[in-house]
Amino acid sequence: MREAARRLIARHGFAAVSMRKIAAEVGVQAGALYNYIPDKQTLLFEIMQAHMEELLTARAELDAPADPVQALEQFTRFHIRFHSNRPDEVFIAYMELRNLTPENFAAIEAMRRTYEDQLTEILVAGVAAGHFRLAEPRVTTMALIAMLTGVNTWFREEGRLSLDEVEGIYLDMVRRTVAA
Amino acid sequence: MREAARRLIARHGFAAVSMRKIAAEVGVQAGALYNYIPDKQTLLFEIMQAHMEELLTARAELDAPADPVQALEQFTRFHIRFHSNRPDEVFIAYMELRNLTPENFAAIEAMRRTYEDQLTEILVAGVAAGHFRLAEPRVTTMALIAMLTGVNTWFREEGRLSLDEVEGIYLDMVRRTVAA
DNA sequence: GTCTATATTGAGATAGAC
DNA sequence: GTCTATCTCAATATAGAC
Repeated sequence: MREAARRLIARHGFAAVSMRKIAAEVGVQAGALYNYIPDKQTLLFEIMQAHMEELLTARAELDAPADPVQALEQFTRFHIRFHSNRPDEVFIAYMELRNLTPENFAAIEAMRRTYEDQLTEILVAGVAAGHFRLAEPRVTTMALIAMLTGVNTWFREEGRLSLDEVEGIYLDMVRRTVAA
Repeated sequence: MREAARRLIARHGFAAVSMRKIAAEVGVQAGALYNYIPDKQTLLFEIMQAHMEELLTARAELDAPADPVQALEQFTRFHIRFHSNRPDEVFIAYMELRNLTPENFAAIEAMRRTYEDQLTEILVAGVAAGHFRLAEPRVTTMALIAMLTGVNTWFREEGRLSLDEVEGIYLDMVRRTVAA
C-alpha cells in the first residue's frame, strides 16, 4: 500500500491522489485502507519518515573515512547513489513538505538538518586541516547538496552516461568547489 | 487574480487550491473567475508561461558580455537575482510541471531548455577559448543551474548574508567548478 | 461583469454486514 | 480484514438573473 501510494503521489502529487485511487492500485476498496492508517496525512508522513530514516541509517553504516578529503568523496558518491536510486521518495520528500502538519513538518525537517550537518562537519574539518578553502560552510553545504540532488532531474538509467561516470564528474566538481 | 492564484498555488500546491479559494482571495465569487479563464488548467499554464517568458526576456535585455568569463559571471548573478526575486513563480515552475497537460508541458519545457542552452553555450565557448576546463558541458549546465536555483531554498532577506554577498559566494563556487 | 443557484462529480472517512 | 453503502463536504464548471 505504501509502495502504491509512493508511486502515485510522486507522479500526481499528494493532493491529487485520492484514497480511492490508492486502493484501486492495491486492488482493494477505499475503506480497507483505513485498517492500516488512521488518515491520509499519516500515510504521507510515514512515507517521508521512512525515507529520511533510511537515509540516516545508510549513512551511519558507512565505513569511517580516513580524512576530510575521503569523507567528502564518500559523502558525494553516497548522496548521488542513494538519491538516484529513489527518485520517487526524493521527489516527495522535497515537494510535499507543505502538505505536512506543522508537527510532522518539524520532524522531517529535523532529520534533513541532521543529514546536512554531516556535510557541514566534513567541510569544517577539511578547512581546519588545510585541505579545503571556503568562506561559508553552511552556504557551501546547501550549494553542494542542491547540485548533487539535481542529478535526479536529468539522469536516466538508459542514458549515455553510467551512474559511475556521473559520480566521477560530480565528484570532480565538488572537489574543485572546495579546493584549497 | 493571477497574483492571488500564484501565491496560493505556491503555498498549497495546484491541486489543493480551489477556484473558490482563489475567488475568495480576489474578493469575488468563484463563477466570476470564468470570465477571465476557460478553466483551471489554463490558469496554471499562463502563470508558468508568463514566468518563463519574463525569464527569457530579461536575459535578452542584458548587455552583451565581452568574453565567456564575463558571460559566466553575468549569467550567475542574473540567475540568482532573478530567481530569488520570484520564489513563488520558481517554486510553481518546478513543482507543478506534472499538473500540466502534455501540450502545455512541452511548451514550458521548450522554454526552459532554451534558457539552459544559453549557459551551455557560454561553457562551450569558454572551453574553446581556454578559459574553462570541463568534460561534459551539458552535465555542468545542469549541476550549476541546480546549485544556483537552490539559493531559493534557504535564502531569506532578513538573514545574515545580503543577496550581494550570496551572489559573490556562488560566483566563486561557479568559477572554481569550471576553472581551467 | 458579477451574482446566486445548481448540476455533477468525487473527495475523506465511517458503519456494519460478512 | 475486506466489502458495500453511505454521510458529509467540497470540487469544477455552467446557467441565467440583474
